[in-house]
Amino acid sequence: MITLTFAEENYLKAIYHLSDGGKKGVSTNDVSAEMKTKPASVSDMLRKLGEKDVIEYRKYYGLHITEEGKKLALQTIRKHRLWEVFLVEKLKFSWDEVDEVADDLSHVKSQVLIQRLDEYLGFPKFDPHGDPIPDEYGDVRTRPRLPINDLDLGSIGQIVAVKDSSPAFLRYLDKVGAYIGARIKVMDKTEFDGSVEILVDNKKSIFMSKDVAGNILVMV
Amino acid sequence: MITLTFAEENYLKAIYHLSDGGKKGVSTNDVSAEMKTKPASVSDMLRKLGEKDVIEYRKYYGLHITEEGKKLALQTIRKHRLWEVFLVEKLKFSWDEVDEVADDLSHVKSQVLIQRLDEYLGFPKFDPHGDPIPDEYGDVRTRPRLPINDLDLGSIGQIVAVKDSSPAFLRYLDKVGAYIGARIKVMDKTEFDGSVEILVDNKKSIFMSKDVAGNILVMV
DNA sequence: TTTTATTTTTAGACAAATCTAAATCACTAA
DNA sequence: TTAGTGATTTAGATTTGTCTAAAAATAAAA
Repeated sequence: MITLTFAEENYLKAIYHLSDGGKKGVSTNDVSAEMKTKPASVSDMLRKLGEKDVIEYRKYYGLHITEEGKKLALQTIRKHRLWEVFLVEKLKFSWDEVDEVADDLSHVKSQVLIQRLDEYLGFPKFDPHGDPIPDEYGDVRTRPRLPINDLDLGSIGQIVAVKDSSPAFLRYLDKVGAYIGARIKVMDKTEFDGSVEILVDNKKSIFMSKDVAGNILVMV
Repeated sequence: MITLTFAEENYLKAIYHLSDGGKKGVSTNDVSAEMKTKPASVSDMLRKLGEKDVIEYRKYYGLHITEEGKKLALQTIRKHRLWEVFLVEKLKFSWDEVDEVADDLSHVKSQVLIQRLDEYLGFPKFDPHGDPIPDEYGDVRTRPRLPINDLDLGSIGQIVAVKDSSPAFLRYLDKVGAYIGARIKVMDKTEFDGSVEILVDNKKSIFMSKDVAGNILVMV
C-alpha cells in the first residue's frame, strides 16, 4: 500500500486541483505557485511522487496524475471537506477562515476518526463552499444546476453558468458584482413579481428581477 | 514569544507529567522511556528545550521544568483534553481509543479553533478520564473528593482514596475489583437502603452497601 | 536558424528529529 | 581509592522538506 507523508499528500491534493480532477497536465511552475514553494523544491517532490506512482512525471515536460493518485487525492479532499463542514456547521467558523485549519486537521491519520466524523455530521455530500465531498471510495456526487428563482429562501450555492450570455446581460452581471464562481445565498423572495435578493460572497446584497434570476444557473 | 515544534511540544508535555506538574526532577532515561525514543535523542532534545528556557537542564543531572515550561505544557494538555472530550462525547470513541488521535489533533495550531471547540463542548472542566482541563491561562480546577453515596446517578469519577483502610475493607475492594485509580460510574441507587451499583472501568458492575459506598472517596 | 528568455533541474546546504556506536561522566562496591 | 557499571552525552549518519545558486533543457523571437 502506498503511504504518503504530509507534504506529499498536500502536493498531490494541489496537483489534483490544478489538473482539474486529472483532465489536464500540470507544470512544475504551476505547482510551485500553488504550493508557495520554489520550483527547485517542486522538482524534487515530483520525482518522489513519480517514484510512488501517484503521478506520471517526465522531466521538463510536467506531469499527469495517475488513477492511483486521483484516489489518494480524493481521500485527502474528503477529509479536508468533512473538517470544513465541521468547522462551519458546528464551530461557527466562516467560509474564509476554514481552509488553513481544515488543512491541518485533515492530516490526522486515523481512518476511524473520519468515519465517525462523517457519521456525526450526518454524511454531508457537499462542503460549505458547495464543493462535493467524495465518499470512502472516492466517488463524487455532481449536483444539478438550477436557475436562481428555483432556489428556496436561505439556499446557498455557487454561480456556475448563465443561460443568456448576451453582452448586455454579462455587462449587467458585472455591474452588480455577480460572476461565475460567486457564492450566493437567497436572502429574500418576492412572490408577486418573482424578484429575489441574493447575498454575494457573504458581503454584497443584490436585488434582481425574475428575468435576471431565471438566467443565472447555480450549483446548489 | 517562545514557539515550540511538534516534537518539542510532545516532549514538554511528557516532562510535565513525569515531573508530576513540576514537583520532581526528571532524568534523561525517564523521558526516553516515556517518549519511546533513545536516550541519545533525548539528550539532544533536552539541550534544545533548555535553550528555549522551558526546562532547566544540567548535563548528566537531569532537568526541572520552568514556570514558562509549565505554562506551555498546560496549553498542550488543555488542547489534548478538549479533543478527548470531543472524541468521546461527540464522536462516541471509548476511553482507550482517544489518546493517540487526540495527540494528533492537539498539534493543530489555531488558537481560535481551541476557543471555539471549548465553547462548543460547553466549557468542560474535566476530560473523559476525569483529569482536569486547564483554562486558557493554565489554571486547573482541582476537584473535591466525595464518598460514592454522595454522587448523583450517572456521575462518573475516579476512586482516589478510602476512609476505612482496614485490611478487611481493602481485601473486600480487591475482591470486587475496585482499586485506587479505578474509573467508576454510578449506574443505580436504591434509596431505601442506600446501596448503589457502580460500573468500574466501563466494564465491571459492582453492587455495594451504603457502608461500603460511604468509605470510598471519589474525585468527580 | 541562431540567439535569447523562460522554465526546469541539479548540486550543495541547512534544520529538525531521529538513530547507532563510541566516548564520557557519576556513583557504587570492593 | 580505584575499578566497574550504568546512565548520559557526543559524534556521525539518515530522512524529509526546504532553500539558493548555477547549470541545462525547452520555447520563443529575431
